Amino acid sequence: MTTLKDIARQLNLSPATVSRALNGFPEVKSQTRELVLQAATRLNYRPNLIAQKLVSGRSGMIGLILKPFEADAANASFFQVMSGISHYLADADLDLIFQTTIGHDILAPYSRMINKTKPDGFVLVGPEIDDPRIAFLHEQQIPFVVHGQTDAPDYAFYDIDNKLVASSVVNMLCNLGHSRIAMINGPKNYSFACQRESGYVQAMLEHGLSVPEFAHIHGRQTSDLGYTSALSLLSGRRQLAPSAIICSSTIVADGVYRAAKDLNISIPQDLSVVAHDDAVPDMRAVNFEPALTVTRSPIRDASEPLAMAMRKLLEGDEPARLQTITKAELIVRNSTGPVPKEMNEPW
Amino acid sequence: MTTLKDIARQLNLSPATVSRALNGFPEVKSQTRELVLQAATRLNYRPNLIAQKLVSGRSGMIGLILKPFEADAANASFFQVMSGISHYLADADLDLIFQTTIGHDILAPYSRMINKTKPDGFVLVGPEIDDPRIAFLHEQQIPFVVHGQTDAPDYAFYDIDNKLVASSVVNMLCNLGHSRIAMINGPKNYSFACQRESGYVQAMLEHGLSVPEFAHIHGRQTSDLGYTSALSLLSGRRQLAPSAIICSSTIVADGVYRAAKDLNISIPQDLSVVAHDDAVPDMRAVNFEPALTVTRSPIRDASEPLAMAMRKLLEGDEPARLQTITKAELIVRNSTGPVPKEMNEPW
DNA sequence: CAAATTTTTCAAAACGTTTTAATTTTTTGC
DNA sequence: GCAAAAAATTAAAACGTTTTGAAAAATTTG
Repeated sequence: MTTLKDIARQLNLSPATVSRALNGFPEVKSQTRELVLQAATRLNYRPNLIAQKLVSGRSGMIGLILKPFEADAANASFFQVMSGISHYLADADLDLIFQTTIGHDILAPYSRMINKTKPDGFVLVGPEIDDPRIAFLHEQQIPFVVHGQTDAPDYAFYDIDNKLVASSVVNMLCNLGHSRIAMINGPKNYSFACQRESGYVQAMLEHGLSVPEFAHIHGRQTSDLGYTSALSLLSGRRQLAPSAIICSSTIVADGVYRAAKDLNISIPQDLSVVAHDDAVPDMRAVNFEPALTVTRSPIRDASEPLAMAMRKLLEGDEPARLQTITKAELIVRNSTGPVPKEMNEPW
Repeated sequence: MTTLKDIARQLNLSPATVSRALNGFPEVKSQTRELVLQAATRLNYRPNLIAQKLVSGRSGMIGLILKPFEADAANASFFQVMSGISHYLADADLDLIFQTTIGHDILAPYSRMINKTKPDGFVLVGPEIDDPRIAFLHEQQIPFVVHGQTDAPDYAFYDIDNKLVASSVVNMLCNLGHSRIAMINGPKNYSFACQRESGYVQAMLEHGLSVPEFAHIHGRQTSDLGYTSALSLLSGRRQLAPSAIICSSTIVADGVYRAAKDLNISIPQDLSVVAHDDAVPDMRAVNFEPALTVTRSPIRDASEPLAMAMRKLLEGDEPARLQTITKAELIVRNSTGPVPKEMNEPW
């Protein structure tokens, strides 16, 4: 391994000058810089990041900690976010280091990592309502960016407008005449689910529609959740069955489709189905039969803003100025249609 | 942050002594050690890993690089392996750093990481036949452990006996009278799929049975692969249809079950189904209807051996002595039964 | 009790950078 | 051609550890 000193020795320069030449400082003579740059490539010089970290006092690592069940969930979206973030961080010589929580204490792995690895920042995914991690990291004064947001966030985050996701779908369905609109939402404690709930309930209200308790289901986003929820929603009395179901994800919609098939309910004639689509390659909404109407916001879009926010945070930018909210796109396909005549009675 | 020097100053000792006291060197007087240890806890001393890394010349990082499509695949198993490894590495102050390959060049991200982050080692997952990464890392003299194995491995690895996985299932099915046994295998280029192929073909041969080309299908392990493969296997002429299907994973079996349902074929009366079960929580074989017969080897079992192998490797152990092969357990449930009378003709 | 050991501690160098303050070299203006 | 100013370079210190070789202190030996 050639070091900076090696270059200095070769060129009869001091390490200081070489360092400055390599780092583009203006006060080095352009000839010298040229010489240094040549020597560096010739000797295949690679700066020792560890040494740089020691003097800069920064570890150059960004922590990402998942709960085991989030990891367990064959949740391709986390992977997308992770790999994207890791990529954009790498451009700034930052490494993403990954762990899962063990045991019941949510904060323990954060403390542990802070004490040992001493990361320069954290990426938080799947924020919950009153998420203790946010308070903790604030208290510890460690920079962090969040994929998602809680109420009145004073931190850096990227999120989609989940309230709008839900309300725009409700509006669209109401315009088609639907009034009995059910929702299969994410787990209740997650803030994204809460946001969608509020968008859903509020939009329904604005259309003069109520939401009976049974019509709003919460749970981990799996195909099975969609299947069992749809069965229970659809197999009861016809007057109580929804004419439209909003799903938290395409995988949930998959379950709903299966249930509909089993119950001999045809989409969209008897039932309209909409889902939010994170655009994870594995379950493509266009390949549904019939093609699935969705609100679409590719989860991979989160990576760059999140990584960039982290980089800016480390450069001293204000967290509150590093917030991104994007709108999902409503894509109407063939899984939604006018309400069946016999089902236009509100609950 | 209290440093080692702070402790030394407080106790009127030299940093050298403090360092040795903390690291358990025998030559420090037990009283002094006691004093140092007390001071360390009192001052809440945490060694600066970066400084340690600088002097030790090791980065303390272990790289794990996935191909994007592996990451895309809602492949919970990678997560399991990753989080387990990361956990066991953390005990040795090693951090797992994660990236995905971008672009077509498989080796580029490895070079890149080697040049920048300078990891002390790599974890390789999903080895392919003649995997170029293995040759490359050998050449670069960077320690690595592999989850899986290729032919005649001279490196550290953890693997299950994939050949036995396949052959034991074939034997079991043959004992039930089956002779037309099809296999839906993993992608052809993966070495695990190759091993299972050889176990399958060989065991069939030993029972005097041949394997027509159409009966052995390769592809990415998704539910859809199972569905479409089963459709094509089962919907043709009755004399060509298999009486048993071996699936590479439970998710594939899920697709097979769906196809059977659609074709009105009942399991296990008309068709026996077996799968390999990585024991990822999301698709539990016991919850299949009927409960799925499997060869079972929890993929999480790989984490500890792999992490430990890496740690030993870094301590200088011989790679060839750090190889683990475990046998999968054959668990017979309700998806397998005797061959239907009219289907006992071999192909 | 001095000499010879053994045990314990220390000063200094090392790891590979960056940065500060000082110094040398070059340029500018007259 | 000389002083002043500007530009370029340097030596040394710093980051927080570990390690080496030497020195000091304590213990044992005769």
